[in-house]
Amino acid sequence: MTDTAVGSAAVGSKSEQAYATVKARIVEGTYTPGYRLVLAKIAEDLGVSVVPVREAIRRLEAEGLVKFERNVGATVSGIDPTEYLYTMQTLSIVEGAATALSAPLIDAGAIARARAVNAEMRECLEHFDPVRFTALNQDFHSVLFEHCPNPHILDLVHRGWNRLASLRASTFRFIPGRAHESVQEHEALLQLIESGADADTIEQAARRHRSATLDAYLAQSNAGSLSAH
Amino acid sequence: MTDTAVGSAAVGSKSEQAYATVKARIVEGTYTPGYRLVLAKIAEDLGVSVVPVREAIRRLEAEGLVKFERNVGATVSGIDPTEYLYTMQTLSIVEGAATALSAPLIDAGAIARARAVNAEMRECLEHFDPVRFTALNQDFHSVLFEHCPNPHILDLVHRGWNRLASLRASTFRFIPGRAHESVQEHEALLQLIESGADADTIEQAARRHRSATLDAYLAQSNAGSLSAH
DNA sequence: GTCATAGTTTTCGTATACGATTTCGTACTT
DNA sequence: AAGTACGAAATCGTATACGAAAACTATGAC
Repeated sequence: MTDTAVGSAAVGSKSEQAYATVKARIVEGTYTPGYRLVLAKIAEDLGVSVVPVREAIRRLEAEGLVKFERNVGATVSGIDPTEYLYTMQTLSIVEGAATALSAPLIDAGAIARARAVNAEMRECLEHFDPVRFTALNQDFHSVLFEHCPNPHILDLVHRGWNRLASLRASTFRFIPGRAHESVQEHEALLQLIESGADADTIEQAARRHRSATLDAYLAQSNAGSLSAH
Repeated sequence: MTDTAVGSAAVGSKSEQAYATVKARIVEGTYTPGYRLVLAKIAEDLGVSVVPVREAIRRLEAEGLVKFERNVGATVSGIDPTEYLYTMQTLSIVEGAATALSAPLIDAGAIARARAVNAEMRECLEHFDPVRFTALNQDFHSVLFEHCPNPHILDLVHRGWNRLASLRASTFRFIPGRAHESVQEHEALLQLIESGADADTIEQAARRHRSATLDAYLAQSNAGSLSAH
């Protein structure tokens, strides 16, 4: 019979399932950085064998969410401030490129959606909820770069966001001051895109937008002792 | 205690071994694009079981060298011209960034080494050997970006080169005209770095250098679409 | 002659089992 | 008492085995 109707959700393979679950637990904070991921334990927990779990862990390793050491095991990747710096810097580059490449393909509807999100962010500034703000921030940028014609670059952007997500949600918790500027820069970016600005200009703007957040973080955490380059 | 000295070669795990072997065969051309990678067959061939082979294949999938379909199997990734375009475009961006970030850290010695490599390339133009030329080209750029302080970006650059490597060696076989310009642009790039040019300037130059190769390829393949290949 | 369908074969996905390696605890020596 | 060596426990790495899904093939109906 051809009706694929069966009850089981289309979860796909067990290793897929294990991947999704473990990743969710890392992002959500059930598994905190440094937490030791023991294959057998996770396998039992999920009701599967170690083989698919192993595969899931290796995938997470490739994404940088866990660190894996031969014959020793896997641990959830730390939130090294250095790692944060590297990730943000990389993201500023690939996201800038993705936004610039997407710009010509962004229609009025998408612009409107982005503006709506940005309006929510502005509201959010009142009774500031850093987690929500960060989520909206991702939504905003997603609208801008999801049309990126180059899937490789898009993939790199997603990896970057993933990495950040593992840093316990909210960037803006640490640097509330950035939130305000961020909303303004978003509007400026939208106007650039609307006006059909040069690709370089858009790329620069998108890149600066992110690296400004990084700089704010650095200034905050080092009390200004470290300047860029 | 510490006679950890000799004995087993430091080949690492079997899955590592399988990874290296299969990758080598893809790059070297033993497994041509479209080739079907059957786990059991490879496992027997390497004298290991399917489990480590499976892991190796998944790693190669993550790198984009093989395509994997659930319950169907893995095949060597094609040399889709589209893929080539995406890879080159992505590489132009990350390599440009890596070069710009590295530039301040490149000392006179490194510059000299790069010049030496470029000199070899210039020689190579006489009795043109595209494979050798491509290898030297990688050497040249390696000197420039290997000092990149951001390991993530450096990793992205390496991934890009890897992808390219799977396209059967020589880019310059298809666009011999580019080789000449390429050598000149290398020298210009070195002079920019030597003179301590602005990071943006260097990034632009490095990016254009690569995207010019891509453009040449596109022009060639559009113009020559009638001629055999 | 062509299409649909049932059966066979290939190949993957995962469970289980066992050997290998590391780590930790304990007892012994100095 | 401190350091070292030995042994036990934990955990990983890989082999083997079996069930499941897809691809292929052959047979029969129209």
